[in-house]
Amino acid sequence: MNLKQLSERLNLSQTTVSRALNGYPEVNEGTRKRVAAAAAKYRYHPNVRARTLATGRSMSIGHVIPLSQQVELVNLVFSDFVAGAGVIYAEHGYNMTLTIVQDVDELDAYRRLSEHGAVDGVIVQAPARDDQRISFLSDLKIPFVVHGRATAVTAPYAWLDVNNKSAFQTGTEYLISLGHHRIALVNGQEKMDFAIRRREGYTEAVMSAGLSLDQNLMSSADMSEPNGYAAACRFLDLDDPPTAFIASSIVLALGIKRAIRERGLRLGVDVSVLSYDDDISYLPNTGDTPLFTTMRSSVKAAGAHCARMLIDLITTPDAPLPTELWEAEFVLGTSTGPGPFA
Amino acid sequence: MNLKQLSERLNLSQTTVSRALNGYPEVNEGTRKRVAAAAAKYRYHPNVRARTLATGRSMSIGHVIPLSQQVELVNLVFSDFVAGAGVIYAEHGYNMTLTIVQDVDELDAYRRLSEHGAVDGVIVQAPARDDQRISFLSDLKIPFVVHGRATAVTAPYAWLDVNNKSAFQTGTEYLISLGHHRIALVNGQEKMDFAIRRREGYTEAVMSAGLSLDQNLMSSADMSEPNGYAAACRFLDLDDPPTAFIASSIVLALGIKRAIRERGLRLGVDVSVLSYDDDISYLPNTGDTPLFTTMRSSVKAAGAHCARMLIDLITTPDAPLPTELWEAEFVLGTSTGPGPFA
DNA sequence: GCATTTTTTCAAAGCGCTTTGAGATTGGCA
DNA sequence: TGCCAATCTCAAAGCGCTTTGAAAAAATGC
Repeated sequence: MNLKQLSERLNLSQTTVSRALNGYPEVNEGTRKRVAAAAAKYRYHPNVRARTLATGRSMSIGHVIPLSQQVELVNLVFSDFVAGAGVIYAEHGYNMTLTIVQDVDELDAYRRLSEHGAVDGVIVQAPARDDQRISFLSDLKIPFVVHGRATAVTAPYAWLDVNNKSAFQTGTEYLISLGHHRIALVNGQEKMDFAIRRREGYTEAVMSAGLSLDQNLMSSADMSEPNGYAAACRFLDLDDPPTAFIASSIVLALGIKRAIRERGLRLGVDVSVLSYDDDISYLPNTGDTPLFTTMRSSVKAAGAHCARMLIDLITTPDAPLPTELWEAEFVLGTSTGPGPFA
Repeated sequence: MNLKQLSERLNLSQTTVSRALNGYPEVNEGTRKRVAAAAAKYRYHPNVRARTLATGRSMSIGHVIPLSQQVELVNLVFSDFVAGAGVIYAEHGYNMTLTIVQDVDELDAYRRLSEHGAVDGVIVQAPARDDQRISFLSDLKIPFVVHGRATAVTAPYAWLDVNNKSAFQTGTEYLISLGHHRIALVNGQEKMDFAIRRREGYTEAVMSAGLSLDQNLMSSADMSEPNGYAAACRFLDLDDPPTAFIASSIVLALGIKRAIRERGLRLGVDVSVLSYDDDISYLPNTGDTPLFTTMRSSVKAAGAHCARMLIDLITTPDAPLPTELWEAEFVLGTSTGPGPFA
């Protein structure tokens, strides 16, 4: 059943039926009711393909996922982000178009989506410091929102980011206030913008407390459990091991925990661990007393809000590019305790 | 630049240009080259919305993800499945439309996708024993492929499944052959079809070895680490604890491992653990000697193959509904060893 | 050299919807 | 009653592509 057939059944023009269904004001309330009833009766549903052609909008938002080596993180964070965004899309009648690509083809995938008019906007995740995607998408003139920021990119763009620097500064300061003077940083890949900012926050806290910055106490790698374990082993086996760790993700912290336990040390007593927490549903760190002390910010909430920002951007193209900075929340757990200088 | 403009530039009709670009035989090779060159020069890309309207096909495949409590499993398995499928979609020019819904709205989401003509086919994941989605989609007359099976559904449908029963029968038999007589089953939710079949395989192996089937040695719950841990604790603290476990996922096995370690027992020596392994990239169980002995089958490969089956189904609607049963592969790790009756 | 194929190209009709610009009704007011 | 504005409805023109059916051009056969 299409619009033409429905309008014939009703003895109305397609125009009137279309307007009645889409809530335009210039149609009589009685007519509208009659149309709605008939639409329900005949199970009429406007064809989405025809509609998008006519309106010029695809009512669909693109996410491009590179199939990289570091699938772990992407998958986990991505799932929650998408879960948050997907709900908002649905509320506004948008679909979500997912494209899985080999690393190398990523820009190409964006270009195709844009040139084919397959999507009205895209989301960019996990930007590197000097991320190419941003200028690329700007040139394409397609609305997009970045989850995170790219420090080295000067052109304006819409973004939503957590204040990674202040999160790590606060976290490190907390450890220092507990009496820890040797604090190890187990960071994500430092080509990622968030990792760079986190290191800055850590560095600033250590320096302004008058402590020495030890390059041997910092590591940077993909955020996997084994990498956390390996880094922690390296640090704990030093002659002068750290008494506390600050980690970039719960997954890394789990690896650190394993190394600590393995050495017969007690988490939160002999060694403290503070972690950043994306609040991923697969890795809950909750309950009355969460295991880890964390700086927490929900990636799911971020997904939902990026979705809102993007939809606004699409519907109001001339509005200034929105940016938003969220602060991570401090959550006390049992993984931290007094240090040697308490 | 659209088709009309391009054809005017070339002094050809839209028909000829369209045919040249789409590889139809009735266009001169010289003309085709000229058209291709011009298309490249002017960066012409057919508008996907117009094309789908004209062809009646959306070139897009739908995945519906319910936002349930058991997000963990879904996310993890889903990510890998989708990674496999996405590559195949891309190769065949299909897009992937992801819809995130509340549990309750799942059927509705399928209906909408179908009635709006937004997708040419859908994938159904993680079917329950008597899954409603299957008959629902059959009624909708939309092509679909089920990843898994629904025992209680008698109508024919296209599916790809792993032989869960034989996988668990083989795994259990292996443990028995090692000399284990008390083997605990730590299963997924037994409303899920795969979990029911796994229990059958386990039961059959235990029975035909002449061992007694102990209901106290079987558990069924969401496949999370804490659930694996809890079940293992319960079993290990029995007066007559099991000497071996067979688990439905690596995540459960990790929980079991924790319970074992916590009791000062040695994995693969005092207690054996065999697990089913979806070969998820986030949870690698690889290397020269993998940690766990497993029955393995790649969910990513399954995703890719389901995608192929669905595309075939879409392009050849009259072909008989394909079904495919894969056997899981036995992988020897270090988590299993001789039992008390070796 | 003319009739017959075969090859190449074209005009035009959809696909199913939105939206413009205009016509038909109705109501209010002098 | 007549006139103007407000309300309601409509025909038709896109949106950009594919595809049908036919015509024009080139190749072939006798």
